[in-house]
Amino acid sequence: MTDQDNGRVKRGQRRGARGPTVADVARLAQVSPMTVSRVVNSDPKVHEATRAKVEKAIAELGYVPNLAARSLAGGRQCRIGLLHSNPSSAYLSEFLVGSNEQANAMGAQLLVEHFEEEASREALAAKLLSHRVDAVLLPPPLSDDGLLLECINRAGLVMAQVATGAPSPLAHAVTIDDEAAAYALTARLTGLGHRRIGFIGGAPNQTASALRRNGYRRALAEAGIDGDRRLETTGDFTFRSGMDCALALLSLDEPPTAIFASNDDMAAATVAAAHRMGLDVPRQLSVCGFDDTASATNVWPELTTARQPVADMAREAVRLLVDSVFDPKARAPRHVRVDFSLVLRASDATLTAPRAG
Amino acid sequence: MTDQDNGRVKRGQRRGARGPTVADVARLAQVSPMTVSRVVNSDPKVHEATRAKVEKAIAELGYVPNLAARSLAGGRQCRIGLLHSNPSSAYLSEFLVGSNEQANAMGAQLLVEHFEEEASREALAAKLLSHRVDAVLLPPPLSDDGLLLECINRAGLVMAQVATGAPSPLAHAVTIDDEAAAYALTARLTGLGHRRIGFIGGAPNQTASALRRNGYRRALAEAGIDGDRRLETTGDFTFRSGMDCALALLSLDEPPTAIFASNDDMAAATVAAAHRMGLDVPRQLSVCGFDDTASATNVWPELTTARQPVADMAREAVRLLVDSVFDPKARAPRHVRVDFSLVLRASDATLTAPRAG
DNA sequence: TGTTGAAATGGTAGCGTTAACGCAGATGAG
DNA sequence: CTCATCTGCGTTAACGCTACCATTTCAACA
Repeated sequence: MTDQDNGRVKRGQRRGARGPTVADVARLAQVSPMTVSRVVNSDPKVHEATRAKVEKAIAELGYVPNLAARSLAGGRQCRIGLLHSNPSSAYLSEFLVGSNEQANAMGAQLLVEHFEEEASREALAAKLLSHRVDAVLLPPPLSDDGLLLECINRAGLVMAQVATGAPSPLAHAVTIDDEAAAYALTARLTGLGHRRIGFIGGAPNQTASALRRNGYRRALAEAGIDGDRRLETTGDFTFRSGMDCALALLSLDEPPTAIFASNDDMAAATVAAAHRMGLDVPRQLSVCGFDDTASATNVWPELTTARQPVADMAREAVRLLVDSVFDPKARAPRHVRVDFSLVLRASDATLTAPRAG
Repeated sequence: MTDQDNGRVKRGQRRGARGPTVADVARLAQVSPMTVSRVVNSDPKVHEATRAKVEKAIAELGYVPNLAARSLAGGRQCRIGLLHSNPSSAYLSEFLVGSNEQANAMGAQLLVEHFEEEASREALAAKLLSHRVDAVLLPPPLSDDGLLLECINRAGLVMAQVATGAPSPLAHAVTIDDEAAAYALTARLTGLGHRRIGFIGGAPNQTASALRRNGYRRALAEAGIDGDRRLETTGDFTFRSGMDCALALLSLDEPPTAIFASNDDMAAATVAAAHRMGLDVPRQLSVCGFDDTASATNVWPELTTARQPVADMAREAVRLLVDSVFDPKARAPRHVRVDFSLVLRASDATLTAPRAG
């Protein structure tokens, strides 16, 4: 370098007092900026000793890569559109926290967009493209909207369905085993001695609803209980629908001694319905929910339910999407299944005496 | 540099098939890239005709600014740390949607971080700095954490408190008039003929709690009701605490005929407590909540409450923060007050007959 | 008439990072 | 001992945009 920067004030000297850059780290570690970049991106072709030197320098300066520069230089940029219609807000908040966290960690940008189910799917696709979205994240109930999936697929975007009962060949999917969870919960009720167990199903247009119903039926069958179809009702995951179904079930000639609701909101409604009819929960009626959202602990008594790790599922889905966007080889739809767990609280109990008619 | 690039195939020709750039727009509009930039950033010093030409070109090409390049070139970059401890998830989800939207619109990056109230505030400040956060967004209850505010201020970061009862001179603040909202709600109850109105206060460490209590007291006073301090209880905004307070109130020798709870979760608990004691809501007990979160409609009957426009408040707070980060002149703490509204539903009613002891 | 200066526009040099390629030195094959 | 190959690292040129001047135009003013 013949030309020293001998004090002359270059015109564009607009470098503010921002954080250290690769160049600073490189100088300190006595390597080239490129090597620093390699270390930061964990390129395997860096000598161990060099890597250590660089890492030491990084730590010393408290260097943090500049995301803007990275995505500009890398040419790569990942915008994820998160579409939500109206899942329970408890679900959404957990979902948002998880996806936001992962997106930030992976240097992706998250665009949260509300989508009215009545709105035109074509217009949506156009909107996504105009926002330069690369991938779309679909929490329920949108994850089950076949038309929407097709539409987005036609626009050439990668997608991930979260908590769907029917993973599409067009998209990544992250699910729990809904059938097994519903089975486990129902089996718990039969284990407590219940033989007349009511069921409140979720919205029929959500594929997970059917899986939960199947789990319920299998548990009954395995307990040798002859399923009474009058005990099966169908709601739409809202509190209000849960209330209607629960009132109907409890008004039967031979009412159930336990009710399994397909989500916590409907289970909470069931508890409210029981109270409305003067029944004690769990003494006279056991109730189980599903999801373990905030609703589960915002009722009295608190609900026994199946925990769905919503935030983790969102994180996983974002990971799948970002990988797909950055690496075309990772584009083949993958289906990740995460574990659920039973959360035992106070809304269910051993069957004591049949309810006095 | 003596060595010309005499025809040799330039090495780095890595421009992918990405969207149009300022240069493309400039070419089409026959202006310089700089002018395009001015138009995009709505710089006033652009002739009307030029602006129109450029805008036409932009529309024609479907140009969208590259955020990465913008923040890199501008040197400006705004990272907002959103700290949340454990507000109700219904509140959080609305808050997240609003802040995310605004942050994206203004080209800021949102980092959502959970903060345990027991955790060290110093460690947090260090963490924020190491994440290169420029501003901090504080929803309740963190917006009332004085130590936290001081700590963040000491780290030299801009802050915004949302829904605090005591705007700090160190931070921006976005609030509603809690006192007036509580007054309005309580006045509605007195208007319905109630004279024994119970009160369930929020967590004492949240300044809004006191304001709501004041509103309640003022309404009683103006209705000529002699406040009975036994009717005032203190919860902590959780369902469980609401349950405890409600049970205590309803077990008084002379129980109230209406209860005003300082948030919807506690109001929902009050409804549950009433049902538990065999009271009909609203016939035997009127209940009012506060916030209009999802909890308000996830009980039966649905709650009359005061609506706090959480998403709007989050948006406004983000706007204040981003402005402050980009423009030091806008750094002087500002206090924005947004309007609340009363949402009348089914949980309150005219006082009919005094409750049968 | 020349001067001033504000308004409107253009030219250029970066911002911090990485892709693509270059180039030594080490290793292995023939 | 030469040629091909691989390792490890450096050099250069983008990425798309905007800050910082410089320049032009044209009206107002001395």
